[in-house]
Amino acid sequence: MTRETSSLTTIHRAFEILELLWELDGAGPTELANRMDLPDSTVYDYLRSLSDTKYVTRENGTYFLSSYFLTIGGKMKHRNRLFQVAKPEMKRIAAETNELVGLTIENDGIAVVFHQEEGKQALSLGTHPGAATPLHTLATGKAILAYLPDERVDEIIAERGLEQRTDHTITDVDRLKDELAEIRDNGYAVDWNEQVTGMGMASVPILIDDQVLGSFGIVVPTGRIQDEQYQQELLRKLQEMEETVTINYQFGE
Amino acid sequence: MTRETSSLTTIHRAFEILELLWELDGAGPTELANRMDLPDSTVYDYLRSLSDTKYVTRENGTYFLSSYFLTIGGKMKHRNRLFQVAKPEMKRIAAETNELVGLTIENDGIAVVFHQEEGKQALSLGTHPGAATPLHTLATGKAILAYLPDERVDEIIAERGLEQRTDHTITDVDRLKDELAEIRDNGYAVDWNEQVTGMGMASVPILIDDQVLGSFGIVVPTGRIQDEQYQQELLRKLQEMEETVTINYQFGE
DNA sequence: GACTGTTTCCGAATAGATCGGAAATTACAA
DNA sequence: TTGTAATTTCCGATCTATTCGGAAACAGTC
Repeated sequence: MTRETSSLTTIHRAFEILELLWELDGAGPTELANRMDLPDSTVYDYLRSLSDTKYVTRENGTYFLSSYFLTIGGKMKHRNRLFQVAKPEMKRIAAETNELVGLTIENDGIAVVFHQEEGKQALSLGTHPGAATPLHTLATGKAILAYLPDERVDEIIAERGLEQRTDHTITDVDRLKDELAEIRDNGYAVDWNEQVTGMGMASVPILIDDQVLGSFGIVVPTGRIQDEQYQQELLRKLQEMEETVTINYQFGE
Repeated sequence: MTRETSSLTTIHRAFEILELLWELDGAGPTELANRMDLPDSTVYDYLRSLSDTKYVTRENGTYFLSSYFLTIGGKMKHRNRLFQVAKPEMKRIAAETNELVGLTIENDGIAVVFHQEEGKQALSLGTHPGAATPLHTLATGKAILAYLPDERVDEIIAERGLEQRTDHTITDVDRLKDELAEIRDNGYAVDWNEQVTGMGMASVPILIDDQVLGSFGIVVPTGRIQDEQYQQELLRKLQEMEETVTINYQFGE
């Protein structure tokens, strides 16, 4: 038989089960079998194999995603050079500003909060390390988009679209491109109410020989970011941080 | 043919590839094929299927683990009730003591640092969120072991053994059991130089109707933990934290 | 203690993973 | 730039390993 998508069904199903285990926060063969429209015994075979790996745990009859995901995620961060040099700086700025300081990267066309340091009165709801959002819906994402090659930007837009998050989200391609050009002119990005109403952020890209490795951002309540003077102060701190990190990043190599 | 271990080879191999991608920090079909002793084309089939999932990214010819692991890990934390109630308390204690405050859980017989809050002068090297270590090699792990059902403890020892980490690590089953009994008597665990030389910790279990959900710990340099008075102070803070969290945990249900 | 629902186990049938080989692409040197 | 080598990607027939019915063990309920 000819293959439609040359994708191994076994793998496809295995990861579908992971997804379901995640969504349901643990489940047994029958429940999964119903959702996937497969015999119980087949799902059982999968679960058995999966719990041989470190990724799935069996606890008296029901199966769960194990905390190995946390472990891998943690190690990914800690062996990452950018994280290593950025962390102390982020901690410092978080302490100085008392706000929420984040390091965002791009992966597969979406923005992922790679690390976060919270100042004492930091806005706590909303983002957290690992949080994934469309790139065009927040300053940190746009700061990255602005410095990605043009064809890559088109690719991402084609694949992901321009989903609307709040009524401030940019959903028009041309308007987005204009804003990206503007970001390149300024060297920074600022937004409010685009990702979450009531929340705003300022962001600068992290550039190493013309490559965007990610972006730094500071998250603050919309009101505060609209204060021109405060915004400038935050941007100054971000730029200062970016410079230090860029130097340290290259220094160690 | 009869099956030896009724484990689906496809799944086994898929996760072996994930592991290799992790170790090698990205690789192509040929390299993986050599290591796994499989034809390139087979490995290619796997990589293709894996990069259809969110877990693997393809970046011009080489394949990487994607940051989806970070995302899942982050979400696991943030939807966990214990984490939700513990976090603010941990942050408070970290600020008060200036040390490193951790929340550890047990998963598949090993200790996993679930969350961590760093005080200003916190010991930074050593542990980090997601870090996984044998339960018997540190106070937070033993605080959990002490309150696990006896048969579960035996099971874990049988499966994982008592690996030696430093020359202070307990490697004898009877001595471990004695210490666990002692921990139950005291209601807390303290150690130094068992996991990492130069590092010590104090820990209390988190108990909700006779079930250990995990343990709180404070990591400090060996010297400081040996100061009897300081140790008592830390333990008082830990116990106070445990009480608050236990109450808040049940309150919301 | 019987009934209902779920998990676990087995083994034969056959869907689908596998792998040789070839084409396409990339990397590197000269 | 052109040629050579190394890798990635693609295809399709073969036969292995997944699949699934059915049955046994187990758990929960009234």
